[in-house]
Amino acid sequence: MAVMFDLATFLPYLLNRAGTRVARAFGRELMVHDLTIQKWRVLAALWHQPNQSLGALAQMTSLEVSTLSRLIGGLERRGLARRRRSGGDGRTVTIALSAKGRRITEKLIPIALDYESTMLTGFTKKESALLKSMLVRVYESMERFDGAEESPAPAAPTRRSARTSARRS
Amino acid sequence: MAVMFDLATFLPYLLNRAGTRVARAFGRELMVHDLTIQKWRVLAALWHQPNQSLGALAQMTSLEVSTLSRLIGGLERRGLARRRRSGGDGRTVTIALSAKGRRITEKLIPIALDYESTMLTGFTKKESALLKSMLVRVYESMERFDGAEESPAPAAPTRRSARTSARRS
DNA sequence: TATTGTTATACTCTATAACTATA
DNA sequence: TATAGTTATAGAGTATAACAATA
Repeated sequence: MAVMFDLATFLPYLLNRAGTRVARAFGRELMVHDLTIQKWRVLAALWHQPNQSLGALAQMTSLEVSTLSRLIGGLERRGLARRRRSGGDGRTVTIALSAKGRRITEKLIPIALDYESTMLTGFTKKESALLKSMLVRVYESMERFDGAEESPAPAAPTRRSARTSARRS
Repeated sequence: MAVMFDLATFLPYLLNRAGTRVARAFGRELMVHDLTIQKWRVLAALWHQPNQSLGALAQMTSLEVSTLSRLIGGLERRGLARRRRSGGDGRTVTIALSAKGRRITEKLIPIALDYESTMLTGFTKKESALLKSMLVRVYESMERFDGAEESPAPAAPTRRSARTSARRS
């Protein structure tokens, strides 16, 4: 049986293509402020939800913990964020924006929202909401692939689909 | 006026989050074959559409031309792809998979499709098709931000939205 | 001169793992 | 022992720019 595969309707491809295009465009905008997309994601996440632990922030931003730790270090040195070793658990770190960090973030937010409305040109409110809710569903469907490896056997989907059977011997 | 910004309904965020999660999961699968997500994207694009020029392939894969050139070099050295300096225009390079490259790609395609169906768990065919077509529309809406810089003035959206007015002085 | 592709550089992010300090 | 975070290292991709060959 011939292999069927059409990039034009392959969801991971469409996702990456759209995401890359926005990220690249907005990234150029961020260069003026000496920021990268990842730094912006951290600022936005902290603006949205202050006083997060490093682990929580890593989840929210889709960044690796180790990457994030150094990234936060950089933001801290620039006076945009602060780390506090507080709370009940002495291992945990609590991260928040400084006033300066908040100011910069709030200057960027309207720009980001403008990009978003460009992306959604021609969409009705209903369509936009539908698209977003579908993306949430997609994200949640993949939840089980989150950690590094989940049990030796399947780091992969159930693979019970009609597709193809054999692989991995 | 207070700044309104909700990550949970911010399209670039949802896009990145979903895309990152699949890419990471599938990337772990690819490690076994000594491939990265980007290399997989190139293989898939060449499988989908053989004999592309470097520029066309860069567009299709959302990779930088310079990154791609080195990446193709690696695939060539491993005997997975071939470069031909052919055709009318002597500057152009034509890239295609080797038989071995095709074989590996065709082994990976069913796995990739399984990931896709996991992502679309619970979606009707109609919903899947709708999601995909919306992602195409989103991508196309951003077309004007593709090149590096488009005229000095706006490397940014029209910025005429009701959002916020002042910025950049 | 403009275009296609190659190569080089510096920087950023990723993936791992070793390490510290709490718990 | 397990968890939260930090730090170090090697590898990949990105962004630029300089360069070669062809148009």
